Amino acid sequence: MDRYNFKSTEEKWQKFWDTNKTFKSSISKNKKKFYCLEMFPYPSGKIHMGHVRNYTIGDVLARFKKLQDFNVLHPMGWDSFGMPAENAARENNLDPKEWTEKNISTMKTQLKRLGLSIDWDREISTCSPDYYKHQQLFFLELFDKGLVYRKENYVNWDPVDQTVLANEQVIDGKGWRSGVQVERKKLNQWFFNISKFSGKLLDGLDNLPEWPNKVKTMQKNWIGKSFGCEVDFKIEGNLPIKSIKCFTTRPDTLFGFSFLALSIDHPLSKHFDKNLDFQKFKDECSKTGTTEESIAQAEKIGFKTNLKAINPMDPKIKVPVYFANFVLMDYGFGAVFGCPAHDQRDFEFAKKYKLTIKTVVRPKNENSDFQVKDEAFVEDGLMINSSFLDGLKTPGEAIEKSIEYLTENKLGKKKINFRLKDWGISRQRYWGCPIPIAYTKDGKIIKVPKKMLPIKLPEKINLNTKGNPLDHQKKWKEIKIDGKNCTLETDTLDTFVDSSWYFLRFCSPKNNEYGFDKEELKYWMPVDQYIGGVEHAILHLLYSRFFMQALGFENENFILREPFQGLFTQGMVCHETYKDEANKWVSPDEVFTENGKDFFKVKDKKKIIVGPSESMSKSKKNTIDPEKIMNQYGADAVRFFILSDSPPEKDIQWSEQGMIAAYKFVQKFWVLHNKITAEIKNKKRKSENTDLTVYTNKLIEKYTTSLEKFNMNVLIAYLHETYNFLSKEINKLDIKDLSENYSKILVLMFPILPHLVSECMKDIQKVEGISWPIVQKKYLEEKYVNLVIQINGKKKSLIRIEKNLDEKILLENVKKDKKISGFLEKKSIFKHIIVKNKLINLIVK
RNA sequence: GGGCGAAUGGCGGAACUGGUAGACGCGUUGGACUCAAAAUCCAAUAGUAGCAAUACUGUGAGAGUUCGAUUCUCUCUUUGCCCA
Repeated sequence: MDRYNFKSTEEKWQKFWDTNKTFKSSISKNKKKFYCLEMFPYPSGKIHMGHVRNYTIGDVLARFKKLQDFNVLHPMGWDSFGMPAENAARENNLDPKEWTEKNISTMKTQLKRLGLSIDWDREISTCSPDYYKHQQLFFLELFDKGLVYRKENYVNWDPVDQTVLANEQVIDGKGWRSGVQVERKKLNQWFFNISKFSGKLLDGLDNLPEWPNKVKTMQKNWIGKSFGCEVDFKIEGNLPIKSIKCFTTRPDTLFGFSFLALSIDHPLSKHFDKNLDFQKFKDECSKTGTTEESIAQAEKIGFKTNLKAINPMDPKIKVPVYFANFVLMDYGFGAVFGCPAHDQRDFEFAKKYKLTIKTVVRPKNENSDFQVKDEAFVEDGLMINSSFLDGLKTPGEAIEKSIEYLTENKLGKKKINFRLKDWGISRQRYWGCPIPIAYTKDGKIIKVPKKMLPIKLPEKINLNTKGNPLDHQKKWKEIKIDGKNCTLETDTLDTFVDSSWYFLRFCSPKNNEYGFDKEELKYWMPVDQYIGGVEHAILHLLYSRFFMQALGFENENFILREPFQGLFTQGMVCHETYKDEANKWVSPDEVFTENGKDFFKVKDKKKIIVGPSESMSKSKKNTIDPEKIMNQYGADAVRFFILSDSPPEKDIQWSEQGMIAAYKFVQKFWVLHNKITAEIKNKKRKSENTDLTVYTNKLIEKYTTSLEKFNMNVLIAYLHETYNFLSKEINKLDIKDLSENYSKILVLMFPILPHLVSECMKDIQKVEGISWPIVQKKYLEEKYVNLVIQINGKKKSLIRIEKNLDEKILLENVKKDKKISGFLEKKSIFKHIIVKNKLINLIVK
């Protein structure tokens, strides 16, 4: 018997699927559709193990649904704009387009090698003008709806990458790529008005039961809805300003008001522009980043003005007005009222500048002469020193009452505030989607007419320039619109825009007129199951959800609101990290071990220090190349392993041992398969033995349930179990029984090991036209059951006994059991609990 | 500091809705085959005591609810993620 040759077999079936277009999908109205989508990859060069895991999980699901007779859409594309292409091109003097296309072709080959059931006819690439011209049109649509605007804004500026960073790209005040301290810089930027939909994006989460709660919570926190109050503070001073608006969630503590703090970007600051000390202070503030985290960590500093703010609750109280570094212009109104006794940040500020600290809330177990001492008291309590609020519970009663008072006296009103800020979409980069906007010579903004779309990126340009290379493309920038000479916008779009609608494009990837076809979209959307890394839990998913809101805004024809019905976030692939004596990272390829404990470098046999297992990354060199592994063990074995060791939502440890075990399974299953086919062909054994039928039906039930719940690691366990069962029982089974059940078992295995099973199926039945087996309930019902006997809740014995026995007879049988009768000798049963056909618990004294 | 999760053998992990804890795999140990090794196959493998049958203990720690808790409640410890 031949060994299973995975190489030729896998090649053969991949070719078969390719030439037969097995995975081609089209609308079929009499079939239920299933849109299975995995987050599309960035074409960085080669696929990595994270991709293998992500796409294997998706592929298993897609193939499973197809066997269940769903009309499955399972497409793949490329998130192909972005900085790495531009950086790589600059370093190696290449064209980003060529670099990207080369990577796409490599990675496509690798994905095919993995045996994915992708409809490659729907392949898209976001850097293709065929794709981004529709995006430019969407931009103009949103512009017309007033959802796009331009404003001058402080941004996180990465001085090395010469680009704007989003807040989440700033880690510990440093650029996520460059690792260099981020600066504050004022720039004209394009924005999507995502905050307009804050409420809708928040409420929409309640209609997504198939999303992990974790992700929904993260989005909720990100949107950050808070109930509070808008308060007008009257201002006294020598400036033409009468009042300042301020948002607060704690109007109940207004009697403890001791200073008003303004953002340095507050409109009021223009009156201090000539003040040198203020300029100094502003410079000082610029050193801290713009993220909430960096502001929270930075030392609180302030600049005292000569203005006084009047307490709306008691006009006799007048407090100083400061500019402070911890106040953000784009939250609330860029002003906060300081109540040091009940806010830790305000407390620190007040201590530093020796401001009044007046206690207005006391803990329930303290007297009304309670005083805040070493830190602010921020917990629930009762109001004190607050006139008409005294004695009220806070928050709750006191907040309500104070808002009531402010509203009646026209000093403020109830307000809901969101943390979510508008989405800055401008990037000072070449390799991105050009923004279809131009400027007239007198600086007016005009839209590029639809007819002129797409605005294509210039090709093969010099990238070794400072700042945005497009700025240097004089010829490209010049454009005539309606006979007028204009200059094109040189900012390109954040690549998150590209990925905010690509799932729509997959429905009708070739539609030339518009980004999607209405009918196709109506049939396929929403995505039934979206699968990807949890790192996109907030931004990509929120932006995509926003995009649906934006497309549907003032457009009755677009009714889709939530793009992703089901969401699954898989864990990362991890590997031990290795360092040599010089403290440099060493790749697993360069390391060997003899006992599994001590590791040495292949080259010079020097000792290696083994670090903790971390997610695979190039920088730590702890990556394993999927292609190499596929060549060594085959695609089926890799698929089998990547699902086997951990639940898909958790991190998985890469293990060579585990990989080998998967390979062995494929090999030994092939041997078993040949034995089974030989049995079926040559033997005519008849037997009353229906164990396999019972086993198979139980298997179908638990296997299907586990698959639907994404417990793919358990599926692998069941396959091992099934192998063990078959190889043990093969010589005892009724041949007809074997043949029928074996072909069902093969179908169960198909989604995970498609090549091997296709090859096995050839001998059993045709590969085409197979479908997911259905449980025959009658085989799940057994005559006998294993009954657990407990005494005082502890398991003492186990008997095999007829099902549904009468309680009396059951009890008699139980008492007869040898072990139990021994226990009962000196004791008496005064109670028993029966769980039908499962367990009996005897309570004895 | 706040929110959400997690903690089960040497390791990764199973366990339906409160009802046999440790499925399955890895590793380890012993054995078969072999001149030998690899591969393969068989067996054992939570801990303690015992030659053994068996007994007791055992799901991070401590309490509670229950006939019965890995599962539910409370407190604590450690840890992960997100937000600050």
